[in-house]
Formats: sequence, C-alpha cells, structure tokens
Amino acid sequence: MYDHRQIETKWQKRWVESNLYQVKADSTKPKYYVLDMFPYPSGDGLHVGHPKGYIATDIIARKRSMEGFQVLHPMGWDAFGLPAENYALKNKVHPRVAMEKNIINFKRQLNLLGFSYDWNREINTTDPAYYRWTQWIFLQMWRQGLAYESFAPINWCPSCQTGLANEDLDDGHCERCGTLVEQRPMRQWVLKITAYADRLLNDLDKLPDWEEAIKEMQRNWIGRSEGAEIKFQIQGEKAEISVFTTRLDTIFGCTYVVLAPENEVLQNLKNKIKNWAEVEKYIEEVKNKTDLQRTDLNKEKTGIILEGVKAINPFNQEEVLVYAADYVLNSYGTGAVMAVPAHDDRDFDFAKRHNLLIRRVVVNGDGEKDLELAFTDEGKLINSGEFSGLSSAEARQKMSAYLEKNNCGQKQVNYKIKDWVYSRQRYWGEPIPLIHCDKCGVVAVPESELPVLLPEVKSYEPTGTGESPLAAITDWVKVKCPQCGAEAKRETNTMPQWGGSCWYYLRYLDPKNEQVLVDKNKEKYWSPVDLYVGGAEHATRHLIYARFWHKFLFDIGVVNYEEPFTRLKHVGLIMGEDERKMSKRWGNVINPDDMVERFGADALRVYEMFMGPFDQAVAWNTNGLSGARKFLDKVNHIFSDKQNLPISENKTILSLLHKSIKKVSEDIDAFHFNTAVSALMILINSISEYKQANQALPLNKEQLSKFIQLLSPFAPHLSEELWEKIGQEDSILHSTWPNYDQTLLKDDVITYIVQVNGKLRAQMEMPAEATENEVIARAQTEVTVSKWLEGKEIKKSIFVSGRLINFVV
RNA sequence: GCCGCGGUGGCGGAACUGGUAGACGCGCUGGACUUAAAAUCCAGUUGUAGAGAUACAGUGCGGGUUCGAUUCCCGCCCGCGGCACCA
Repeated sequence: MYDHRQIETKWQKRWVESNLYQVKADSTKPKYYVLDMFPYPSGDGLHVGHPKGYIATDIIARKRSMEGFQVLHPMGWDAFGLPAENYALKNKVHPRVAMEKNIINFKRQLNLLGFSYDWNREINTTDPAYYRWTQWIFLQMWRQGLAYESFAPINWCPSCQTGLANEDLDDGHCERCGTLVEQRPMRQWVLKITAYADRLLNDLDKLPDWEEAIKEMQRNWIGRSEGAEIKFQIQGEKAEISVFTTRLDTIFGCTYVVLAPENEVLQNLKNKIKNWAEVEKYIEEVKNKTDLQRTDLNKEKTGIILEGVKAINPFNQEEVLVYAADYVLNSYGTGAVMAVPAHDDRDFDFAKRHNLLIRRVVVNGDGEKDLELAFTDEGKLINSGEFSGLSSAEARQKMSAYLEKNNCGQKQVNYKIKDWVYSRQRYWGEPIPLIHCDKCGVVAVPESELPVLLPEVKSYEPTGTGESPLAAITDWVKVKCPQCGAEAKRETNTMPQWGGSCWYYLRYLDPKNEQVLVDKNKEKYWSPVDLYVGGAEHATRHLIYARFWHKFLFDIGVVNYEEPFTRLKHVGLIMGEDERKMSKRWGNVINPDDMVERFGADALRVYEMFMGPFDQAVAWNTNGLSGARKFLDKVNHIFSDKQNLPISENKTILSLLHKSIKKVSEDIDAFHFNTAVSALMILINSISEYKQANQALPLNKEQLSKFIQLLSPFAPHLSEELWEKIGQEDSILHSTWPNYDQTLLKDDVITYIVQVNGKLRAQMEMPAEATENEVIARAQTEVTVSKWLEGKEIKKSIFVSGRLINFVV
C-alpha cells in the first residue's frame, strides 16, 4: 500500500512550482490542441461523473506531450446564464458572489485529480475583459444583418421568466427547470442561423472524425428538405395561398388546402369567409392549447372549413376546399399545405374524419384498389394529366419547370432549424451592446466603449414583464445616442448562456490580448481544436451554435479554418450505483473528494477509464475503484523493493512488453481506455507472477521504465514518484513516449488450434516457422484429435497460418 | 412513426479484416497466513451431466451463407438516445 495522500500532494505541488503545464506557441514543434467542454460552476461542485471526460483529455494531452507535441490543454468557466443565476437566486446570494465561490471549489476539485491544465490561460465568460469580445462579435453580426429584432411569438418559460430558443426546450419543457413552455409574442433579438443552415449541414461531411451519431443529430436538427412552393389563387380574389410540399408529384391528388390557424391569410379573407364567427372561435380555441396538446400525435385532427372560399389548383384549374386546421404549423414552410389524402398520412386522417375526397394519383404495381391507409411511397403517376405515366422523380422535375413557366411557384428548400432567439429577460448575462434612439433607430455602442458592463443592481430577480431587471436601472439605461447625441436608451435584454461558449476555445489561444479577440499568428499556430470532448447533450445546442459563430468569424477573417473542432468525442454518463442518473434527488451522488481521499486520484482516474467503453453510460461501483487501487499497489510493489532484485531477462515478457506498448498506444488514440488499462494489468500481472516464482524480475530497469511511462497518463502521480525512484531527474512528462520493436512482437512458439468439423478438439504448441504440412502431420497425431478422425476420411484440411488447422471429415 | 446505437457469465465488460467466446476487473467459493478479523497470497468460478479426463449446449429470437459466425445476409423481439402532425 502506498501513501497516496503524500505522493499526490507532493507532485501536485512540484508541478505548480515548476510551471510544468505552461505552454507557448512554438513553431519549431507540431501542436496539439485538446479541449474539454468547460463547465458552468454550479454550487454542488463536481460529482464523480464530471471528470470522466477530463481524465480522457488529460491522458491524451500527456501522451501527446511525451510524443513531442506542443500541447494546449486549457480550462475555464462558463459562468453566465440561467443555471448560475437560478442557483444564486435560490440561495439568496448575488450570482457573482456565488459564481466566484463555486469556481474556487471547482478548481480545487480539478486540481485534486492532477489534471495538466495550463491555468495561465484560464478564462471566465463573466469577466468583462472576456465578454467585451462576446459583445464585439455580436456587433459584427448585427452590422451584417445577422442579428435582427423580431416581434414574433417565442418560447417563454413562466418559471425562469424569460424567452428561450428552440434549442433550450426539452419535449416542450424548459430544459433548465422543466416547466411547460408557453408561446408569447415579444420583442427579442434573433440571430440568423438559418443563413448558415446549408453550410452547417454540408460541412458535416468534412468532419470524418466526428461520431456519426452526433452528425446525424445535427442533420435532423437542421432538417433540410427540398420541395416546391406553389401558389393557389383564391377563386374570385386577388389573394393567393402559398403552400410548401416535398411531393409535388402528388399535386393532382390535392383535394383541399389547409391553412395553419395563425396564418395571416385567414385574417385577410375575413370578409369572404361566410362562417367567420365559427372560424374565429376555432382560432381562439387553438390559441389556448399548449404546444404539447397541439402536437400530440394521437389526438383527432380538428379543423374547420372556410365557407365561401375556394382555391385553384394551378395544374388543373380545379377549385378545391379550404380549411383551417391546427395540424398545420404556421412556423414551418408557408404555414399552409396542399392536402393529398391519398398520399399523406396526416391528410388521410383528416379527410377520413371530415369525409373529404381521396384521389389516388401514384401507383406502384398494386393497381388502383381502395386505400386503407395513405400510400406514401413513390411510384408511377396516374390521373395526372400530361404528367401521367411519369415516375415520381421525373414528375417533380417537369412539374417544377411547369411552375416556373406559369409563374405559379418554384423549387424551394425548407429547414426545420429556426433563427436563434438570442435575448434573455434576465440579469446574469452579457448586456447586448445596442442603443435605441428615437431618431436614429437602433445604434451600436462604439467598439471603443466595449465592454458594456453589466451594472450592479439591487434586485436581480426576473421581472416577468418581458423586460430584464436591467430596465429598472434608469441611470444605466439612459445614454446619449452615439450617432446624434440625443437622449436614448440602452438595450436591456441580455445574451443567453450559449453566447460566451460559442467562441471560448479561441480565447484560450490568446487569453489576455486587449487589442484583438485573438492574435492572428497565435490563431494560425494553434487552430483548430484537434480534439474536443464533452457530453452528447450539446450536439444540437452548443455544437451547432459554436459552428455557426465560427463560420461567421471565418467569413469576417478572424479565423482561418471553417470548422472549429476537428475530432469530437462524446463522453458516456456515469450513473449512480442504483443505475439512475446521479442526482441529489435520488441521493446517489458520489463525491470525487471522498474517493480521492480514500483511494487516491490515480486510482479514480484508472477506474473511470477502466469502467467500460468511454462513450457508454455505466453505473458507478466503488468495489471497482478498489480494484483499480489494488492494481496500482501491485505496480508500486514491484518498484519499491528495498533490495535490488536479481534480473533474469525473459523473452516472453519482453515480447509482452512490446505488445503492450503497441496496444496501449493505439488504444489511447482510439479512446479505448478500458482495454488499454486491461493491457497494463495483464503486463503487471505477469511481471509479478515471475517475481513471486523466481524472485527475479523478468525485465531490466530500462525495460520496466517503459511500463511506468505507459502508465503515466493514467496515473501521473504514482508514475512521477516511481520515475524519480528509478533515478530520473526530470518529470516523466518530459520523457519520450516508448516505441515498440516490431521484431519483438512475433512469438517463437505459436499455440495452434486443432478443429474437426469446426469444433475445437485440441491445442498444440508449434514453432512459429512450422509449415502447413508439419502442422497437419503433428495435429493428426494428437490423441484428442485422432479419436475424432478414426475411421473417417479427411475431405479437406483448412490451414490458417499462425492460428488453426481444421479437418473436415 | 423516422433516424442512430446496442443486446455476450452473478455484475462492468473483452474478442484483430469470419478463426480458442467470456481477456481484464468486480463479486462469489475454497485454501494459506492470523488467537481472530482486515489486508495480502494461492486455486476455482457460463450452464448441464460426470469424482475426473471429457461430452453436449451456449453471445436477444427464428432462418440462411460458410470447413468455421458474437462477427456476414434475411425476417423478428427488446432496450437506450435523438427527432417528430416539418407537409
């Protein structure tokens, strides 16, 4: 048993004193940038699951250093935003005070685990010197028309009392507090992420080292669909209804048109709609439904006919009925659809319920029999005028041409992703650096006056009025218009939590620069991030936002790469021992402080990497942690003998050492930490077996030192201690990562498997250079084999060199 | 409903491009040491039958390809994650 407290504090102190982890750009060396998603410093501190990703990046960082890279491995705090503020409100302290206290605790906990962060580069999104640049980027977007004011209804969380982006919702509930979100029309700032939708989608293909699952989530979230927009004239009116469809080929099957109840076309047709009173009542009813009630797939589709209104299908001049129904969403496409009940499930349901005409126009080898369900496959067109006989795909081509020629529509691409609602009616965020002037309109705060400091307030509780608490600070709100000098007002909304995290990885490159966001040369040297590790929950939030901002910064020449994160790995959760998510609510939280106290940081690191595949969720098990500790004790034991043990070099073990160097090196790079640890255990077990048996070590000192190096990224404290013990003076981090010797990987003796009809019957040792004939001859003499061959004819012998021989009888 | 991932001992999990299924760890059983316990060490640990050598079965289920399938193909079942009246 080694004294982990003594060893770990000793080395942590030395690492700080020698500035071991401080790095500078050095163009004579290759660089490697390893990044963790930075945490928001909550008051609960870290639980044992948080460091899992940090341990992995630390292992990679240490290995890369030993491989000769200049490694950037920074850490900081995502300290603005709702979580920090809600915590502060609950505990009745100022968010700044709470945040500062929490950071001290987080940093203490991280240091306890021996991470190799370069703390000289620490950043904090709430630091004015930092958020000055968050505001600066916002201003650049505003100048380019990418930030705009909108008054459309948005998601409103009644508990957090602020507007939210679509990305902040979880099944219609506030992602933070779980409250059901409402729709509220209000003034807000919106970022035009849709302008980047195509690039965000297409460039995913340029990221081969991102996990397919994450890319797929982003693709779904962006939700690109190609189709056509078609104008239906309203009979006897100048007005028209535009619909969006991806199935233009089915347009001859359109038997009615449906408008979303919020669609303004309805209001414009008020006078023509004979049953307006009823229609208005329906619109009211829908307004009072929550989004969840509306989108419940199981509910019956409601709707109301617009009496007196007919729409004209531009392809066959047919007059069709017009409905208002809430199964059509106003926020997607044009807020109106052409209903083709024969070929769309939703339209089919609605048509059945309202007894509407169902006309089939696409077939696929099944004749024209009556439909019991919508036929949504593609096929061959029928009953479609001049287009009959074409395939769906051909028809779409020709029909789009028809639309354009007749000026009644065109090809159109739609996205599910919405522009990003960027303002929050809360205190704890970056002030939006804009000024409202009666004469000049919206005016930017001059860049020389950035940052716009977040003022101190007496009450930072949300107001719920649609204004942030900042609106109450008249002294702060009142300013002179930078353009005309007249009395004007500051924008009082603040930025969301996601703002600061959209670009923090760039600030680490040059954290103290007061002139620019990041120095060009430093950016050129360190960019892009080579490895980024964090939770999968950010796939459609932070990771889309950050890619969007990065592309914008690329467009304005701040960065020189189009994609910020070359390789992305997501970390699997560590669950409680009861297999539930660790949470105070279940009382199953394991605190790393206790585990480090009992077993040591090295054991915790080894265990978390050994638990299972990195990206998979696994339940915590303290017994497993003690197993990791036993392994380290065994390691320590081998190196700690006072007397110098005799050495009798053993070729098998030497070969195993080199196989282990290969396996551990490759496994670390592939994020297969669990099998890397297992390889280290196998190696140490066989060394210690030899030691037990002969009282002689099978490897010499130099060979054994390679093992310490392999272990060092996982267990840096103990490794430094043993490294010193074997007489090394410099830190193990400055040593060179071991290489394996190809010639030592081959075994002299190979265990051959002998099968009869594919069933294992015997094993035998053969010299590596044995030929096929020798192996076959020998195999037939094995008793356990000959017994199965007796009296049978060998039809075939299958020989796999170095592995097996299989007799087919 | 759509998309993605997965299903292997009592448990976490290994298994290279089809070639010894269960590495490594936990737990459990027995033994050594000890007055005793802990720690440590040794042996065993997929199931069934057998004292044992051994035999048979076995990687969610049913088929198939192959000398040989956890791995490939077809058809299902279950679990997890994401998206979802997106036209």
